Amino acid sequence: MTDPVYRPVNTNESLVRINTEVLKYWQDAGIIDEVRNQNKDGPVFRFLEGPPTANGRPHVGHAMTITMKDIFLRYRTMKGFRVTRRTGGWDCHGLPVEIQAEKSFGIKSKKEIEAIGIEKFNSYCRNSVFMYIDEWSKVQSGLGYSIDQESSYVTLRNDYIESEWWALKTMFEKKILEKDFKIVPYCPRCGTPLASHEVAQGYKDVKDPSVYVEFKDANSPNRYFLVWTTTPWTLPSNMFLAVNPDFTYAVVQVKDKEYVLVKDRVGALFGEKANIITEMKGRDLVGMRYTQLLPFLPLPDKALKVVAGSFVGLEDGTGIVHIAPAFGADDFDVGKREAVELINPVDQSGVFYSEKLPWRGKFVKDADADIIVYLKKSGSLFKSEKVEHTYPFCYRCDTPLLYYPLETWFIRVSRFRDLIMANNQKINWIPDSLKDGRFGNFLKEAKDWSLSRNRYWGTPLPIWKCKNNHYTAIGSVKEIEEQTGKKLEDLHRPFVDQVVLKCRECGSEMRREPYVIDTWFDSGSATYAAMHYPFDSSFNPERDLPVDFISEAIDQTRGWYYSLHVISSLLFGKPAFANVLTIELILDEQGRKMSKSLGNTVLAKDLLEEFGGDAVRLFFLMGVPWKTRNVDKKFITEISRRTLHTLLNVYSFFSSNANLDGFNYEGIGSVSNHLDRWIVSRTNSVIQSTTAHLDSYMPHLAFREIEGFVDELSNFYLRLSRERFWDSDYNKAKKEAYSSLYFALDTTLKLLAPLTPFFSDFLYTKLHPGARSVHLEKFPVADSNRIDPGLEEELEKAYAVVECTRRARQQAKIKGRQPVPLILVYSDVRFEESTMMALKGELNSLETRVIGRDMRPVKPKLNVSREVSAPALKSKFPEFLAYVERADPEEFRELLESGKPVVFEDVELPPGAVSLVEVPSPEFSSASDQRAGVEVFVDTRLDDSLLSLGLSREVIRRIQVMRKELDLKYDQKIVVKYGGSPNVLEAMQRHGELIKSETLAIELIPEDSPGQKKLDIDGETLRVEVSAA
RNA sequence: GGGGUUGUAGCUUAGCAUGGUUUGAGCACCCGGCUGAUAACCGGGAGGUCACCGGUUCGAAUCCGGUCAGCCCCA
Repeated sequence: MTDPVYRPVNTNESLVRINTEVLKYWQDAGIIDEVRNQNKDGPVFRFLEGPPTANGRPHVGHAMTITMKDIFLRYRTMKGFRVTRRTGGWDCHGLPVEIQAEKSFGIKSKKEIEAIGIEKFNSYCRNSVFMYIDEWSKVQSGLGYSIDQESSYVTLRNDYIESEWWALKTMFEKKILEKDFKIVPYCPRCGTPLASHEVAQGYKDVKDPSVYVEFKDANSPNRYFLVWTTTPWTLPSNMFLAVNPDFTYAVVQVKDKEYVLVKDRVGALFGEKANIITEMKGRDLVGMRYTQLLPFLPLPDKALKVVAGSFVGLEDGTGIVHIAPAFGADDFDVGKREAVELINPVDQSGVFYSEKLPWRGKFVKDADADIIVYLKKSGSLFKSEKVEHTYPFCYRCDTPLLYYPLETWFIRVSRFRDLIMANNQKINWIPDSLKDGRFGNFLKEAKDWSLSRNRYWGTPLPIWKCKNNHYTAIGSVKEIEEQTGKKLEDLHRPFVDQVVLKCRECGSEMRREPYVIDTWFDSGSATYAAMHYPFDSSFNPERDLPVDFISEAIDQTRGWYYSLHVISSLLFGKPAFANVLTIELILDEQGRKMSKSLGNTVLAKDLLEEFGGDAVRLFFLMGVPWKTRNVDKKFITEISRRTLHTLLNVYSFFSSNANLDGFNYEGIGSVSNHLDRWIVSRTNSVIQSTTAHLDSYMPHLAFREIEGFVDELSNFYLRLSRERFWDSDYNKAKKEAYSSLYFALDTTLKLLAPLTPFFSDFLYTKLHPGARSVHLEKFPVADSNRIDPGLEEELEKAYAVVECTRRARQQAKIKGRQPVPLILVYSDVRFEESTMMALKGELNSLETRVIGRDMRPVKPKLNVSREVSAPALKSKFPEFLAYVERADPEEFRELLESGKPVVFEDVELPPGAVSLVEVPSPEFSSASDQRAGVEVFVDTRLDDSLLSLGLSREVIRRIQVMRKELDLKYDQKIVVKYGGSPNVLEAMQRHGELIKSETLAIELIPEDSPGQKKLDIDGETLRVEVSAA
């Protein structure tokens, strides 16, 4: 025998080994580069990687986004696209990096950082950012991520920062970037505001004072506004009271005092029997004046007024909210609306500093108790208690955070709401719900973006200021050089801080505003900054925006998606991305969120080592990508076994037989066999559906199609076609079978290539010795001329016939191996007997006939169609059902056949409301599949000769098992020595020739021997010994 | 507190936009069958208040309203 054309495989091959082998091959042969550089002249598909930070380890969630991205990069490549920007990207700046650095230096505060020196600190940050870069790189390779890892963009590079400076200068000059006060969550101990995600880490349930205080109505001697707060220390800074204009407020009289509060809370505070003397709408209260509660700080004339606020709720409190503009976001907005100056008696360490206050020198939280005492003495305390509520603490030093006014640089996003919302409508969101849901809602309320951070390791804010409050922005490294004569080698702090400019307006020295910027601005600038726009001409926003595809996890809606979208809209007027696939979180095996504290994080590396990239990728394609899923190792094994292992076996079957016959694929010509035509049709159908799903970014649906197809290929097509491949005559029909199977296999591997890149390539290069890689091939294109929906439907029916036969046999307790005399098949639409031939072996019947309706061995029964009759009968329907139940079918027959309508209680029913169905005659066992529209009748009358034949089949089967146990070669001839009960002996004699040919026995010797095995066949005894001839 | 999302068998889930006999699968379990590629496959069984309450309808897992729970984002 010559070298096999189709390379053999070991069906026990492990996926991990396959992955390792293929990855090594790719690396040695430079396949990934070759894949990336395909289609130089093809249409462009622009990708953009969302940059992770490499100072953390890649976990299973990262593996999933990598998988999703890679599927579409590979798919588009196979579809002939030139996929651009196929590189990684790394996010380098930000507080997480600084925190790690602080830990390593063993420090906790900004003072300590400055004592060490910013240069040393930042130098550590720079190096630590890539702490796990090797592990990332391994995970990317292990998953088969087909990007150029070497050319990744890196946000700490001067080029990248310089592009951001250009953007910031542009915004500054358009007055989109401005400085203003903002209320920020602030840690008085660390001296820094906290970003929202940092605040989120520090919420705790604590007990705080809860006080109800009385603000005296300035124009009514005994009337008081009742107000609730949990932060008494803000009361000295009170400037307004806010009411909800739409709520109803009540005035309650208690002794000689009248209290104003929202009506809904009267019961809770005064009991059900409260004496309400009058009611009014919130808007009627607006404009009323009151006297100062704690008369220490001087207030502007506009203060001490009731104002409207839609933020006022009903859940707790009194429906009247105390407003201290310096200490709350809503409060601040009110202050701004009313155009008053901020009153802030608290310094940056959280201590009252105003000498006008008796609590001067006290930390504000510690002053709460004193203030309550003062209120009590002055008679304006209505009620005081402790409540448990959640309050934010500094997650590093555990100090209670204050909402505190700081000067901050802002991007005026709120002015561009219409633009960013309009741009959002141009984006294809997958899943669709995000567009107008989570993302759209967020845009609707888009706040100004607080950009500056009082930190060290980040892109420096390129704005300089002189002592006369003149500002200037720098938009490039060259500008610095021009203005100072010196070249700046590193744009980070502290070097950039040393750059002193000369003010163009007043000539005095300008120093840089000492901030770095929010790291989300870094990653959100990836569209242009990664290409060093506008200094490098390779990026052209007109042409290159939006990018075609990005994909990240759901938490990025307000992170990267948002910053990309906003920045692109503001700078270029266009959305940053056209299609975005968003995946959900992955939870641990128990469905809990993965977290460091629980120690339940699943590392991508560990999964890859245990299961290999293909299995892990497939796991992500189970279910729906935008639903949470639990990591479940059982399923990772199962999903890959079900599909890949099955495919491996199909290939193994094909290659071993095709090699024996010397088959060579020469394209799929015309095929005549039903099953062959069917599998060719199905293959083309699956190409169509898979393509449609991948075009609409539904990778899981594409996989579901392929998975189903592999099952059909193996368990239907191949199972029913096996015998044709074993035919000793290598003729045209057999060649067609080989070609069909080859076509199906080859196509499947190509369809699967974007999903399981390693395995597909492993088998593809076996099927095509000499081919470099499946990933250099084109994605299959369906030949719609070869799709035969009628045939597909027919085979589906045929399969249903097999299933029904098994069910009918089982009901009659007749095994599959026992031949039956007759099987009748009825189908409500065309069903050709030739199709049935394909199933002959499965049916095991002497005769099979497709019959017409009236030939069925049945008696009639009435059936009601709910779909048709219920809409006509409405509430009479249940009665009608009962009526039909009792009726005689034969009486209905005439009526139904006459075509006249059925009338029930004066309601005329539409045609088809009632029909006659039948139940089988006793000598038949029947089963039906309504969906496929087939009904099968198995004749259960078995005579002695059939029973004898059945018995001989049992004998054959036992001998086959023994052959297998002896591990004999396919073509090894045997000798059988046997004995047993009379029926067995009779059957073996009568069907000796059949037994011989099926088992390759040259002799059946009816004699006892010591090596015989005693077997039981449904009560009959068989003694048998098999030996090689 | 606000927004979003999910809730279907012991576990993992499909179906839900366009309401229509008895909600399909897979894993595990039990019984049976099939097997000369397959640790595969097939038939049957057991296992579901389709989270709960209400509404619309002749009819609701599906549409509407509310509640509860999980999760995510934001405060």
